[in-house]
Order: sequence, then structure tokens, then C-alpha cells
Amino acid sequence: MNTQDHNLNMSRILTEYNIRPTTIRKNIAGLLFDGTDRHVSVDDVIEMAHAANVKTSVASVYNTLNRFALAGLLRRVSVDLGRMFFDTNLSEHHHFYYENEGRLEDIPHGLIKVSGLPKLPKGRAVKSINVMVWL
Amino acid sequence: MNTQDHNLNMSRILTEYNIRPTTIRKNIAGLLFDGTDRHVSVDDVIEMAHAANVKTSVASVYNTLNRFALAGLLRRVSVDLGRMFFDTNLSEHHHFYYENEGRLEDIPHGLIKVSGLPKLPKGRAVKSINVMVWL
DNA sequence: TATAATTTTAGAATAGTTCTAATATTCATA
DNA sequence: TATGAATATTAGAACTATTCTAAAATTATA
Repeated sequence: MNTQDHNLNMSRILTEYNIRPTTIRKNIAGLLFDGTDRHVSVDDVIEMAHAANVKTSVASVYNTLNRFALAGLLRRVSVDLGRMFFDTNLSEHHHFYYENEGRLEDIPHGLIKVSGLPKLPKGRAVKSINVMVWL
Repeated sequence: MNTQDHNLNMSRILTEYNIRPTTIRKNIAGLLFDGTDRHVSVDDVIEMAHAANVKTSVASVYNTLNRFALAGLLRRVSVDLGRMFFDTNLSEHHHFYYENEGRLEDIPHGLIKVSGLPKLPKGRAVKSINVMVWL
């Protein structure tokens, strides 16, 4: 897919998620959504943007990633560090966390099963279940 | 159990975990280990100390809680916030996280089962598995 | 009790993130 | 395609959680 098509594609995705497809948003989306699964920190994205000659700011990267996550285009994943990761893989899945390396890795969909969830208080529903396996 | 016995008890526990039983450590331990399960943040402990007339400092609370966690007397639990919780419940168990309230709750031991863990890379072992159920 | 090792602490420093408010862009409509 | 209203972007300040520093205090040991 050439750059222009890719861009159009990003625009389509953003619109679909009710996110106004502005220039930086398309650019950042373009860096993240290329079909591969990523776990990026804000710093990662800032570096990627820099490397790709996408001019933006720290605040915009935060705004954009948070906006994407809120809309469901990314998934926020936090580990026992003061730093957030954003996961492009939205399918139901869990994570390995390589403690020494500070690195996250997807556990392929469907492998892990969580069972035995207790009865929930009335009116409560499970929003999501996160399994983090520390290695 | 009276105060003195409680204090002695704390001393014994700390020693058992190879932590030198200094005054503040015994005091902070005394606030936390009374048999109930707690999820405290650093701020919580600072408040508890204040309420109990235990004189200490922010740095010491951090030092102490981190030391306890390292020694295995507490378990660090992080949620999707920039803040750490320390869990006094050391038995194998998982957590409900009440998103709106920013509150953690234990899921009683043995209820939840995680199955289907994939084969690990050679030389890797599971350090721990954390299940967080968002409500 | 004297000495060495460790701990405590106030305050400075750092890191990650959000806020502010001025500027720029986008979108709907004429 | 201009116009204006709504929304987004951004630099830098501010904020929050945590760690660091180094001097003073406490604790353990000889």
C-alpha cells in the first residue's frame, strides 16, 4: 500500500471510531496501525514520529494516544512501572511481562483461560480481565 | 493483644524476613499487619501513621514499603494509574478493580483459575501471574 | 562504651503525565 | 471558497508519584 492509500485508510479508521482525522492523528495512526502488534510507550511514539519526520509535540502524543485508547483503537496496559504501554492488538488476549527487560509480549488469543470468576455484586459487570504473567 | 505484645510480634515477623526491626519499621508493620487484608497506597500509610501518632517521613514510608515488598512481606499491585498499591494479603489470589472508585478488592484464593499457559521460552519460569478483573 | 554499619529524613531531583491558554486547523454552511 | 464556530495542537508550566542525596540518628558489634 502506498503512502497516500495508507493515509486514506487511516482517515477511514479514525472516522469509523468517531475521531476527527486530523493531520497528526493520521500520522500517528499511520505509525502504529500497519498490521503488526505493538506495545508502545509515549516515548516510543515520540521517537517513531521523529524518525518518520512527523512533527508533533509531547502533549499531542499523549492527547492522541489517550484519545485512541478511549475510543477503543488502542488498549492501555500498565505494568508495575510508572509508565503506560499502548497495545495495538485489540483482540482478547493477555500478556507476558519480561521483568528484566521491561518488555511486554502478547500471549496469543485463546490460549489462556480464566475460570472461576465469583458472582459479582448486583449491578456490576466485568469490563475487562487482564492477565499479566511475569517472567 | 496489647500494644507491647503486638510490637514484639512485629519485631519477630521483621526478623523472620531478614528486616532489621527498627522503630519505624515496627510501627509501620504494626499499622499494616493486624490480620486484616489491606490494599494501601503510600498516602494511605502516611495518613494512618499520622492518625496513630507515628512520626515518620514520606521517604521512610516509601523505603519501608518497598523494603517490605522486596522481602515478601507485602505485594506490590499496580493498576492503570500512576500509583502503587501494597497488598498485605500474600496468599495466591487476584483482584477486582473498581474503576470508578479507584479501589482494589481481593478475589478470594482459589476461586479464579488461569489455564492454557503456553510453553515458555527455554530457561524462563513464571514469577507470578496477576489477574485483574475490572468492574 | 566505642566504632562501624545501617537507617531515617528533609528537601532536592526526576519521570511521567496533565493542564493552560494562545494559536492553528477543521468542518459545516452560506 | 469564504466565514465562523468548534475542535485540535502545542510550548511550557504545573502536578503527582517516586527516588535520590547527604547529613544526622539509630542500631549492632567488638
